[in-house]
Amino acid sequence: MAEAYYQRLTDRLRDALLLEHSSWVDADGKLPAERILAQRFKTTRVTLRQALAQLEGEGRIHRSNRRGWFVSPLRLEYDPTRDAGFNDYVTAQGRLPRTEVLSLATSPHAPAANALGLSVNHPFYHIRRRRYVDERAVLVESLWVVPERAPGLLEERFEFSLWKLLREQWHLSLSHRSISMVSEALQGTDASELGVASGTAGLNICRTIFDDAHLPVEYDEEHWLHDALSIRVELKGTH
Amino acid sequence: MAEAYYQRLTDRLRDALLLEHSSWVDADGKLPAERILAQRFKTTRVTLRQALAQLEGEGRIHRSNRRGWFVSPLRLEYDPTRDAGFNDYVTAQGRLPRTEVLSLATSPHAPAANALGLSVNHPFYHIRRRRYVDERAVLVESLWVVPERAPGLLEERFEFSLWKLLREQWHLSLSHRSISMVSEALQGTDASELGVASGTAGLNICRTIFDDAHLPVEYDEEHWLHDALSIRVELKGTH
DNA sequence: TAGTGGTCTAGACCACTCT
DNA sequence: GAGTGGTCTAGACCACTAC
Repeated sequence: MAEAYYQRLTDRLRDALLLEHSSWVDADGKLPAERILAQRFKTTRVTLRQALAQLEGEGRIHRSNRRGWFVSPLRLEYDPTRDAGFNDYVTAQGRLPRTEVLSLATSPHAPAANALGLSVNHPFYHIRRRRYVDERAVLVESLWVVPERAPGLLEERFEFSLWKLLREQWHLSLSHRSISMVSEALQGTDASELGVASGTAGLNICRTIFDDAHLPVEYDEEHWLHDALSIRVELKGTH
Repeated sequence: MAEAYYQRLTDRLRDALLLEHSSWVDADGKLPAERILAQRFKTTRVTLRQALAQLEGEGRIHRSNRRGWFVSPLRLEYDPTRDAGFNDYVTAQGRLPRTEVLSLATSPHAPAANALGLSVNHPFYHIRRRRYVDERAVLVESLWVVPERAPGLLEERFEFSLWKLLREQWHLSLSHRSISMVSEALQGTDASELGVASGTAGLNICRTIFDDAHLPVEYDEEHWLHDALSIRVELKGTH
């Protein structure tokens, strides 16, 4: 096989996109309708969508709801080992952050209890947030905080850094952190809250945090759009 | 829309896979042929493949060449901030590691030069390897080492840890490390060396390494199958 | 050589968004 | 209400793998 048609199509579309968004893309970064593109490239929607899916995998374009395909903005650089707040590092990269609190509750949660070594019935403060970069929803997250560590926490506002709150209002240290990252397919609530199709590629980041007395403090899960971030870790240790 | 048929199909297949590989899967972890599955679920291959692609995104199954769909093994836990050798941490998790050297050369490489702050014509020792876990190829990597740091390096064997070699034979410290991770779509050489279709989801890990005198030592790129690893970082810093 | 996955066609209907 | 993406059908041929 010389090369599949959709592969050549992918290359042509990619080139067109790199060409300063040329004439393919409108002011909002939106691509023409699939039927238009299919016609223009003399193929069917199925084949065209294969090419678009490939570019989606490369992180160059994405789709929003049923609204169409859009050019993806630059990836955000994110260091999950730092405790800089979302608003801080987004702003530092010249982007516009925004946070929405989706829900606040007190309830048990087995995975959090498990990760923190508590009994499965142990209650947590549960905070769920959606975060935006330049008005694009890029992640949803759930945080489960051990109530004993921060009594009355839910009275606070959560548009800003939770860690800053824990450090400054409750004088907690967040010294032992275990972070895991795996690729995932966004589904169910996560997908719909991000306004993407079920199955869209995502990245799952989990943290488990203990203070310097080894007491459990917090467990959280972030679900990112895969094309929204580039993880970057700087190490200056001597090994 | 209640729910798409392929979504329910995905759920049924996922359940069947979790059921101790039940009767769907043969001894090698291979699923039945697409045409068989499509018939069994009274749908077309296109729709069936949507469901399979979803499970692939979840990291539960993968395909190899044109050989078919296979259940994916457990993810390998990998800490890119540690300098433990591949063979060490794979073995430590009860898995079988293997490394193949694909090529050795001396040549310039612009991205490496760029990352290390050298001129674009600067030559590097270039080592390309393919690594296996339990005889499944899970990553290909290229390493570019600054020749001045390790003269004669290419005389060595590279089936084992390069970092160990650099530390023990050339007494280099690898103290300043910058690591970046982004999702990618495997393509071209990377995809074919891993025996997967172009466009398969992958994870790209790049490192830039300087010694404790801030001299450039090495730059490397790893291309992993997305479902083969779970990144895990442990931090004990005080912040 | 038979069977498989990879690719492709030419349609169709529905749910949703936009105006 | 028009247009769009999401889903689905019922085929087809080809390149490659396994036997």
